[in-house]
Amino acid sequence: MRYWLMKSEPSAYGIDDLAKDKTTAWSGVRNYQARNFMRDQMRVGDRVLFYHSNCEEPGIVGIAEVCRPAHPDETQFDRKSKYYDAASTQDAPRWLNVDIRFVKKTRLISLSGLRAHKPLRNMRILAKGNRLSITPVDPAEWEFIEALMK
DNA sequence: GCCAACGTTGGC
DNA sequence: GCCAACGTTGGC
Repeated sequence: MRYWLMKSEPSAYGIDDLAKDKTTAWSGVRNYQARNFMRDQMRVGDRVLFYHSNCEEPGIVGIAEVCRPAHPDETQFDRKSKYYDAASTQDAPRWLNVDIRFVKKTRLISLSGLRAHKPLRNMRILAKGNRLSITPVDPAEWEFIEALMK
């Protein structure tokens, strides 16, 4: 089992949306590195830190888990979607997504809060210039963050 | 709203 | 294959 951090803008889809929906397709990812993580490494049961980005209080706000393996992202074929990709075909879909399931909301662990802890200093989310919306989390980092949530 | 960092595109 | 231009991300 692996651990991940997934970013979302709460104005677009936040932890409360996931709590209401219970599960959601993580569609709309249009970055090859993030796609490859979903395609090649994410498995059902993997645990996910749900992170709010580009908002007043950026940080981790909950836990989710992968509940469906990578499959073709439906939005790439939808002409009305802002994620429509005319270059992608049904035979060779360019974009994939996993689905995730809500586990729980947690207290906010803010970006500055994460930065305050030495054991987390190598987290990808803290690296300068990081923009990747899906990043791996070390088991030791996961355990440390879980302890912070209590 | 600003802007640094990054990924993608496309002319050559 | 290089790289300038452009668009996006996301913290502040």
